[in-house]
Amino acid sequence: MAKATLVSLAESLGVSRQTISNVINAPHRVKPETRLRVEHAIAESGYRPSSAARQLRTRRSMNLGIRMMPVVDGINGSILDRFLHALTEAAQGDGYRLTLFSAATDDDEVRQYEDLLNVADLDGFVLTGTHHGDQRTAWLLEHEIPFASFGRPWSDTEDPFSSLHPWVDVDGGAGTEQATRLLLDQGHTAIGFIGWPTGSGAGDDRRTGWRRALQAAGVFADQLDVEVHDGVPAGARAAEQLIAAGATAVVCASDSLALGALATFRGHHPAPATPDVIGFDDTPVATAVGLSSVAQPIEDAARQIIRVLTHTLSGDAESGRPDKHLLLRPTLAQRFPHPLAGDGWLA
Amino acid sequence: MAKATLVSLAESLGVSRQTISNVINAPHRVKPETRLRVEHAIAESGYRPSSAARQLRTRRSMNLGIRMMPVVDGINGSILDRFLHALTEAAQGDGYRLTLFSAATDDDEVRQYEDLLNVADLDGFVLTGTHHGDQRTAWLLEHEIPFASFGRPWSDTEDPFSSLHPWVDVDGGAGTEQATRLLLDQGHTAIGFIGWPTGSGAGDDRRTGWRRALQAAGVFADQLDVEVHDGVPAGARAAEQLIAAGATAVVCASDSLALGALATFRGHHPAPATPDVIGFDDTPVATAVGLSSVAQPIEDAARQIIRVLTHTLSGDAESGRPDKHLLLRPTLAQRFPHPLAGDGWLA
DNA sequence: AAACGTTATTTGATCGTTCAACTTAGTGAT
DNA sequence: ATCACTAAGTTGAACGATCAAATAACGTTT
Repeated sequence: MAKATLVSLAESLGVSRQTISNVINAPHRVKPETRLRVEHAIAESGYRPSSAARQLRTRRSMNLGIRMMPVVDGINGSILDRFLHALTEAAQGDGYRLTLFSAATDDDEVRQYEDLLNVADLDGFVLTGTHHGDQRTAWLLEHEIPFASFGRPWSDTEDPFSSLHPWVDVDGGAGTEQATRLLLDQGHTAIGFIGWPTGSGAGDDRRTGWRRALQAAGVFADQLDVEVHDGVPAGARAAEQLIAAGATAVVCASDSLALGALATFRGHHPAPATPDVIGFDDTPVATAVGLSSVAQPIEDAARQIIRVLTHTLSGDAESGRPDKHLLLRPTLAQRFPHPLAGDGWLA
Repeated sequence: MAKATLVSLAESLGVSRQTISNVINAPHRVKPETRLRVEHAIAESGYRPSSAARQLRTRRSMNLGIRMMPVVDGINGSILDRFLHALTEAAQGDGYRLTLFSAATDDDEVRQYEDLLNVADLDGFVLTGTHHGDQRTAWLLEHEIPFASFGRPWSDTEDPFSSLHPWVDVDGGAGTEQATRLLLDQGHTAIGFIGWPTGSGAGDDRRTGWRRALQAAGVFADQLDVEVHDGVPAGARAAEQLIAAGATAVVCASDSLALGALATFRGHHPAPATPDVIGFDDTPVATAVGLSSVAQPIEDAARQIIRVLTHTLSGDAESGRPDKHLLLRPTLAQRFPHPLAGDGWLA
């Protein structure tokens, strides 16, 4: 049998196409009696509205775009996997789908927006990795394209909580602060920080948390702060410097850096009973080598992002409106630094 | 200004809408002169055909579906990231986009197919992780839905190269065979294998490679074969067994298993000068701990999958037709097992 | 100059929905 | 009996493209 359409269904039921459309989109407009009859026929025939036709008429595709960042380290890949997965499930729950695209640079990403909006009729976008002076958010705001970002808008002057666009983020500073406090509690006083060059928003935030904890403890260690680009070798070299400067422990802005630092530390002295290197993101690598790390509630973040974005798209005004700006707290995954010797990571 | 459409453009140029449509879809039908004129106007106005309208008429969405598998270990997440990225880029190059969906089980996946075909008008699917008696491929074939799989069809009776559907796979057996040969060359004779329970296709294939290498060397070691479910702890326990049985080296079906095995090996004797544990997939974890591992050419696989799938979809008959079945060779990433001590993994 | 064959371009119909305006019937107030 | 109002359902038009068939333009041949 041919595929069912509104018209074919309407004919076989003796009602008009619009009535059926109403059963689907505005059930309250239809008399309960006929509604049941139609609903039954729909189930019977396996009818599904054509998204193309609907899209053409309503100008909504129920598709959200998300960019695949270029693969760099690979170490963070698993985080992305978890994020994408949670995003997909959440979107699916709200009747949306996720469309992937890849872009090498932010400029390229903006160029893709234009294309995708026309060619694929995307309804909105999920952004990741916001940073200082992000052109992407500016462009999207200017063109009034709905979007939500994982990452708050970074600005020296404006309060992220008064930002025009919705965002969800993890309080990285709170994470590194907690990590630093743990090291302090265990008797360390010369605690270094290995982070990225200033200007990256998320990176600066993590550095701030470390500094905050030290200041609260009355220990100042500004000379134990190293800025390097991400990567395992860079982390190892930075740790070398810090040890030379007297550091006995370090907090890092990423697991890649921490992994390098861990190698250097083990080269200098055997594994202590408590952590002396702490990473960020709690990647499987951290689990594998028994590296303590700040863990982001990434699945939760994904759900919230979809929540606020679909809310914006459905235009539900104020009813049950989710927070437009949301800062989630990370947790600290504490492990014991006996890579491949102890049992910590076997759990 | 209002968004350009075929009609608005046609009016401003004094030609008919169909001529413009032809410039886009069948340029050879248009006189070069008018074609240039139209092309110029298109560029000028930033016109992009509405995908919804086109989709409604042509019944093609230029969208391909791919399932997000449930996240298990996390260790393999980075592989998925690389795979998705390459897939997205390749698809983009051919004018297609990727739509994500998530499904917990194969049954669920099939259910989603039905929905997605109607609701999202997907043109085809990319499958991953094919296995014995895969219901998904059967369903798709039966309903004549275009798809290509990463993973050959596993069957005891039929030759995968005569399969009805296109697939691209990596010759895992060749990988473990090479890995085993490396260990043999270094003087090991009691080489164990830690793999998954028989029946998983890919897993059996990897086991076969190990056995092949041993047999070729005249060394039989059937008692050094352990079957466990994937995971780090399971790998550690399995290695314990194998060492008790006299094994001095192991080849594993995954990096998770290998990581566990590596821990056990280091517990028994210090790191040797050459690899004694070899994993599979060359995940970042392997890089991090200096674990040798069989590396799949995943980006290449992704490109080939898209290639064969888009070819099927465009119906280009025989012209430049890519191989319908493709078995790629993995490579062996050899590293030195001094986790966090040597410099091997800093490279 | 008429007939023909190509090539270039146009026109009408169609894909399957939803929107907006309209009809019809029923209810209750004036 | 008239009017106003709501509820239930109908109809024509529109969204923006492509397909199929018809027409116009143009150089060649007879």
